[in-house]
Amino acid sequence: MQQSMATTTQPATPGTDAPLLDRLRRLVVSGTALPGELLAETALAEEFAVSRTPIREALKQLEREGLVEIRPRVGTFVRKPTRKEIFELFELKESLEGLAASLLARRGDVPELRSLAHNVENEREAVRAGDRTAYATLVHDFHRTLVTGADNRKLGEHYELLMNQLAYHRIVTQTLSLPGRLDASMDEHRQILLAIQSKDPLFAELTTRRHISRTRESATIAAFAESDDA
Amino acid sequence: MQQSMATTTQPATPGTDAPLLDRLRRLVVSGTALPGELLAETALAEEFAVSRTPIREALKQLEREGLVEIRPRVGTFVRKPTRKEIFELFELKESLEGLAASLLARRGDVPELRSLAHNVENEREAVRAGDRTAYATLVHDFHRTLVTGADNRKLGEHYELLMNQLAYHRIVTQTLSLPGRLDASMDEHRQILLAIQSKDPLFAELTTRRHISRTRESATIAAFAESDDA
DNA sequence: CCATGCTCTGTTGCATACATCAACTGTAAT
DNA sequence: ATTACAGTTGATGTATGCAACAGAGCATGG
Repeated sequence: MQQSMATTTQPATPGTDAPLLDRLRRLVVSGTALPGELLAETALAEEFAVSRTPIREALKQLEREGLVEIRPRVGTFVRKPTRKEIFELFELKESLEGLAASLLARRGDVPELRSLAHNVENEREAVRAGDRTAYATLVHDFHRTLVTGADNRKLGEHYELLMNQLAYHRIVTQTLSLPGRLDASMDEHRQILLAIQSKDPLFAELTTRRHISRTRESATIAAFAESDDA
Repeated sequence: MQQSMATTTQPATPGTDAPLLDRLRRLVVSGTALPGELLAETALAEEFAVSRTPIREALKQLEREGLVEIRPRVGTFVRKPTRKEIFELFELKESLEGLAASLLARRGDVPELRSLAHNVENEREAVRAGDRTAYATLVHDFHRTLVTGADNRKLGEHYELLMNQLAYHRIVTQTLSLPGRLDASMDEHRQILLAIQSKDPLFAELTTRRHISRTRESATIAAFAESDDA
């Protein structure tokens, strides 16, 4: 009856199954699993060396996050947002980032503001060097820092949910490759930074919203060029 | 792939077996299960006449929705939002409803607009009759119609997520019982309606946001009066 | 009297077994 | 050749068993 055994290293992961959910999510948002692809529970269970049960639980969560679609008695498929959904998500994005900018401007001097300034500097450098991939990463960081700096955890959660759903769209449509979009984007980021630094919440919000609106337009154009069904 | 979802009942219910998940969620948002209460899988399984497995899956989803907290190896507990979270949620609410009003104003003449007008009429009646509970329901309907009328499904999903987290707070703090808040609330709804009818998106948005902002203030006051720990 | 370690119960975490049903395939009839 | 249909296959949906762990309660020693 001794329960002092501590030698069993085989079962593993006695705590939370966060890594599993995260890895599954990454599979989808990274584009490793393409839209329409079947995510078979058995295969995933074997691949991740666990039983079907935790896989099922994770898949249900991904469904709730809008990343996959579970067709009962059939299977789980990677979801591809429709054109309308992408449009809706951008409308939401505009609103949420506008809120973030407003809150950040209201907060005043916080470390995230310095991060933003630094980021814009790096963007200028990347543009000068013509490094598109580096710039793409910086854009991602810029928006992420913006939202983080708002110091509103709930906003952050909703924003992440939203961005995960847009992940595939972002991967496919390289909006930054549109002519002139690169410089324009950088300039708009600079304007956002200035607006926030001026500590005018409304001005910061409107500037940010205009930027997202333009981004959306470019994204829509790029999506048209790709001519997916959806 | 022409087979789309068959629209279960609620926009935020993309799932497969909606009934169980919905009933469990209702258990939490309705206040039947109080914050801090343990939701034991075995007990729930027996109560709903199913096995533990589907219960577990549903509970995990509720955790993702922020309604319960799963402490590994201990149990699932009904979550009580902290004061800061409630504040954050109201900030989000203001932004989302502002967006909804803006979109609705842009859409122009749609059936939801008539619903809103009708709702305001009923509110006036309820206020005249002094029926607080009826008015509370109408308020709920008003905001719900506002968001529905925006014709943005993603917005609707995020909004419902948000409102579910605020459900308990709404139940506990009867903000409408504050002196004069009832009449003020009705008047603000009327102003929102007028702004939307004027088809001026920005005006509609600002009017709505001001209303939510005032609601938040009242809610905060009421929350203080209740002096919960959180 | 208090601190500390042990036991014991209750609950979750995961694995596995079985039931059920969708999709496919091969055959036969038109 | 095309369509209808029934058998087969393989997946999911659910139930249940076992093990691990957290926390309460108790006994014991200081």
